[in-house]
Amino acid sequence: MSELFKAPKGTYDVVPPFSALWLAVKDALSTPPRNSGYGYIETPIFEDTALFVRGVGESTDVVSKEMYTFEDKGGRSLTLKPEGTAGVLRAMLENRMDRGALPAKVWYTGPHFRYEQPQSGRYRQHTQVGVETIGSSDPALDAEVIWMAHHAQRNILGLKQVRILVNSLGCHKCRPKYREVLVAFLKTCDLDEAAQAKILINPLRVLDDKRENVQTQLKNAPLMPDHLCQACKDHHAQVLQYLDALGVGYENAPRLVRGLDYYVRTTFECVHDGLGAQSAIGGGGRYDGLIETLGGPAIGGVGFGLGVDRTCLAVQAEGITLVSDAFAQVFLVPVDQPAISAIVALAASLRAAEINTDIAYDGRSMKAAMKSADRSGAKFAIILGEDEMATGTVVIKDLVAGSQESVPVDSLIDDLKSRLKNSID
RNA sequence: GUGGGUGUAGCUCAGCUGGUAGAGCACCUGGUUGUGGUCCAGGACGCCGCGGGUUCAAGUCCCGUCACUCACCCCA
Repeated sequence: MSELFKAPKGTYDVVPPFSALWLAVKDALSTPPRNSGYGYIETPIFEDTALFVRGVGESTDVVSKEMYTFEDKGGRSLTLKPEGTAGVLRAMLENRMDRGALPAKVWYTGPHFRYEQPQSGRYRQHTQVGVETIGSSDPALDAEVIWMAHHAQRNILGLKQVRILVNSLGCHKCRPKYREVLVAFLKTCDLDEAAQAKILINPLRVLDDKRENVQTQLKNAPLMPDHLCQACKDHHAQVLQYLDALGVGYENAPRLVRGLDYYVRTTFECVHDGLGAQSAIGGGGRYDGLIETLGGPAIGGVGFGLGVDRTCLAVQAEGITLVSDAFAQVFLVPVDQPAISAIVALAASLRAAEINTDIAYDGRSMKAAMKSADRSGAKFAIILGEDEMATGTVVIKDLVAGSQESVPVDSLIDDLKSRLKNSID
C-alpha cells in the first residue's frame, strides 16, 4: 500500500458531522444581506495579480508576502484571491453595476488564500461571507453593514462573546496630516527593527502592535479620531448615532487599524473572546477611493468580510448547538433478503416525499440493521419482512419510546409526516 | 518569516531509567426463532510521522526532515 496523501499545509477538509455546522454558519452569516437588498455575486477564484497589487496595496503584508501567485501557460501572472473586495469590485465595474441604480449591493461567499504560518484559526485557505456596496457615502450604509454582521453573529447564531470595535481612519485629506503627527511621535519612542520598518511602510500599524513594551510607549500617542477633518468627524458621528439607534453595541477603538490599505473613514472588526490569538471573526469598513483606483468612477463603498472558519470555532467555543447530529428521520430495516428490494423502493418514495430516509445495506443481520437505525439518529425505524409484504403493511417503531405498531404501507407517507410533525412539538 | 510544544490503533491517550507494543471509546461478529440504545463473550485494526545515526538491541537516546499545534507578525 502506498502512502496516503495529506491536505496541503494550512488547509483542512470540512467533513461530517462538522460540515453541518459549517453550512449552518454560512447560512446564518448570509441571511442579513439576503434580507437587506443584496444580490448574490460569484467571481473567479483567481484574478490578475495586478488587481490585488493595485487594489489591496503593495505595502500590505497580504500583497507583499502572502499571495499565492503563479503564471499560467499563457504567461499571465495570476493570483488566488487573498481577500474578497478587489475581485468583487472589479466584477461590479466590469459588469457596469456602477452605471445603474446606486448603491449597488452584493454578497458573496467563497475561499480565500494567503500564504501564512498556520495557527489556530488561521489557515492558508479560509472561507468568508462578504458584502460590498458601491455608490453611496451615506453613513446609514456604514451602519447597515455593521448591523448585518452584528445581527448574524449575535442574534442568528447566538454568540455572546463577540465585541464590535469601531474606528474612523480619516480620509485622504486628514489622514496624511495625522500621519505626520504620528510619525513625529513614534520617532521619540524606543522601537525595535520590526516596528521601525512599519513606521516607514504604514505607521498606523504600529498602533495595534500587541507587544506590551510597545503598547506602554504608545500610551500618549496621538490618535486618529482626534485628528479627523470636519467632514470625517461628522460622518463618524452619524455612523455611531445610527449604531446606537439600531441597538448595535460597539466599542470605540481609536487604535484599530486594518492591514488592508484601502480603508478610509469607518473601520470595524468583530472580535471573539474565546478564540485565542486569531480573534477577529469579521471586519470591514469604507473604501472611498478604491473604486477609482480600480479604474471606476469616484464613488464610495463599504463592505465586510466575515470568517466562516473562525465563526464555526466561536460557535463551538461557546458550546452553541446549531444543528442536530441526526442524519435521517426515518430508517428502513429489512428483515430478510426478499425485503431488501422492497426497502430500496420504499426509501425512494419516502425520499421523494421529502422525508429524510436512510436504509440498512449489505444484507447484514437485523440486529446490525437496528443498530444502524439507532445510530442514524432517526426517530422511527420502518421494519419490513415476509409477514408485512404479505399483508401490505410495515412496522413503525418509535426508536425513542421503543413502542411499535403495524400500519398499512399505502398511507405510510402521510402517517410518517404527521408523526414527524408531532414529534417536533 | 521568527520562537515554544507535540507526533504510538478511527478517536483520546499509556508505555519508568533502551530489550522487537497497551488501555478506554468507536468498529465488526455472536449471546438460537424477525428488533436498536444496557450487559456478556469473541474479533479486526499499529512501516510507534519519515530518513539517518549511536547500540548486541530504539517507540524509548542523538541529528535531520515533514506534519500538527501555540504565540509573535498579519488577518477571516
